[in-house]
Amino acid sequence: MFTMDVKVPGRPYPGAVPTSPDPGGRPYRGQSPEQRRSARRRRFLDAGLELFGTLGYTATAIDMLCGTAKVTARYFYENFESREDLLLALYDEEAAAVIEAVAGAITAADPEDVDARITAGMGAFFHRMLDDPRRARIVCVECIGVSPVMERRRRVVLHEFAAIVVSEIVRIAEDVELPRETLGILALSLVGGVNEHVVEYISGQSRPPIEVLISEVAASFRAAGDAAVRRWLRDGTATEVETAEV
Amino acid sequence: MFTMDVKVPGRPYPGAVPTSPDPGGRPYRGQSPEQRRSARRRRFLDAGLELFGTLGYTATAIDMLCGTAKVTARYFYENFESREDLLLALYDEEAAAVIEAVAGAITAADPEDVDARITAGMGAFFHRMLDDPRRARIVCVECIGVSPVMERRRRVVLHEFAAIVVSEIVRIAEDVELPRETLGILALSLVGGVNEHVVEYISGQSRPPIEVLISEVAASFRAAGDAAVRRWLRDGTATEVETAEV
DNA sequence: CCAGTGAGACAAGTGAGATTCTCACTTGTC
DNA sequence: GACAAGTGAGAATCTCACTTGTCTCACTGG
Repeated sequence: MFTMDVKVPGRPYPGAVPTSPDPGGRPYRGQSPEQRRSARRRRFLDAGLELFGTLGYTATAIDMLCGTAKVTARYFYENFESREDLLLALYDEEAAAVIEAVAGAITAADPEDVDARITAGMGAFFHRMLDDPRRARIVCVECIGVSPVMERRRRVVLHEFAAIVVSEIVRIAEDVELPRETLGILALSLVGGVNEHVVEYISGQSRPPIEVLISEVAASFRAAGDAAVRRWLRDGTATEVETAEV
Repeated sequence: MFTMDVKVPGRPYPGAVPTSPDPGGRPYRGQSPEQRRSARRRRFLDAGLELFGTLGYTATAIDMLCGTAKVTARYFYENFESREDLLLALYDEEAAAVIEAVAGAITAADPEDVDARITAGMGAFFHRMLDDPRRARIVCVECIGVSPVMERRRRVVLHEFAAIVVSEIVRIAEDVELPRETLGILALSLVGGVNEHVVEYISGQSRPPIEVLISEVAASFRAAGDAAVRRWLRDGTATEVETAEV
């Protein structure tokens, strides 16, 4: 025997009385049930950022999260299925924020100035990550080796970054038909390289000024992209549509 | 009070009795104590490769390691302090092997043929890692987020790879005095990019043929290195010693 | 062949942590 | 003010990774 408690969206069956918006509901300390609930959720997310981001995921127990959030364990389980579930939520939040920051910075930059766009994206990324190293640790370190689910999320996020790189290269070399598969390989290399710099920085091994990191890595992005397009044209794996000016 | 059990190389202090090689000693099944001991150690290392490399570090219990190694838990603790200690030993072993493979392949290649050297090193790396994905998983995934000690080892290994890259660039551009700090940044980017491809591959997300991976990543190494040297010369951060031919 | 050492199976102890439950207290509604 | 719902603290339960000890049998060397 096996039953599942699935919440199906949509209206109740015909004849059901349209009751108050939510079953469990009474204000408390001037807040609606939903407000209290989401406030607690936020506190746990903040506690996760603090503890996962400093002690690490493995070293953080639920007790500690509750202590930091100043919310008791029962509400932890009201909001999250498990410790991993919290990490997942946190990862999604932070990853979405950094992707948005990068995409926004690139969009805001001069479409004609390639170097400016690369530098803007790189700057947004490194600052968003390293200005609060807890974020960097969660996005680039603690999420690894946790579970297959987490692994898949991480891959999705890295591919989103790679897609940004790809679309910029395509945009710049608009007159060239590029070999998408190898372009993807290049983009993943570049994304992986940036990622490793974040790990290096927060490990404390070497800490060049962030601006140096940004300009150096941006320069190597530019160089690698240029060289690849030139190479593909030479090899014939790319074809000029009109007049490629690379 | 604090004592350390340090093995100092050299002869024992004057007057020390040169006792039998090891306290617990008698042959068994035709093997010396040391042989039996190291055979068990090896079995655990093999079990670790299998289990950490397939199920992952977190999901692998000591029981399982003992079952796979067909050696009881008592001997596990004779050889390793903890599960993490086994992972450490395994990581060191695998990392050393891949570094040696890469360095050996580069050394064996024609010193005059830059592309051949890069491709040789890249090929040795990807094959050593991906021909047995268990190794890749241990070296590139499972070792992350385990403990500060493990983190430091990983950084050391990545820096060894970066050092190989640096020394090759320096060798090729022998007539140029390169800015070491920025060269290190470039090298770490490249190493991180390669690393990410390994993770991608074993995640099963995308699996281009290994040879394609090798040639594409090798080409981008070449391009990035060339471009960087040219750029540094242009910027004046590098100085030509004699006649640079980049 | 015998005494003693090494090995494997079994299992109970230890301890940390996750998850759930109970109870006393607070706040809101009627 | 009475009663119900919301909350916090901590206990109780459970699971599971270690960790160690004991027992029995196998093997060695004399």
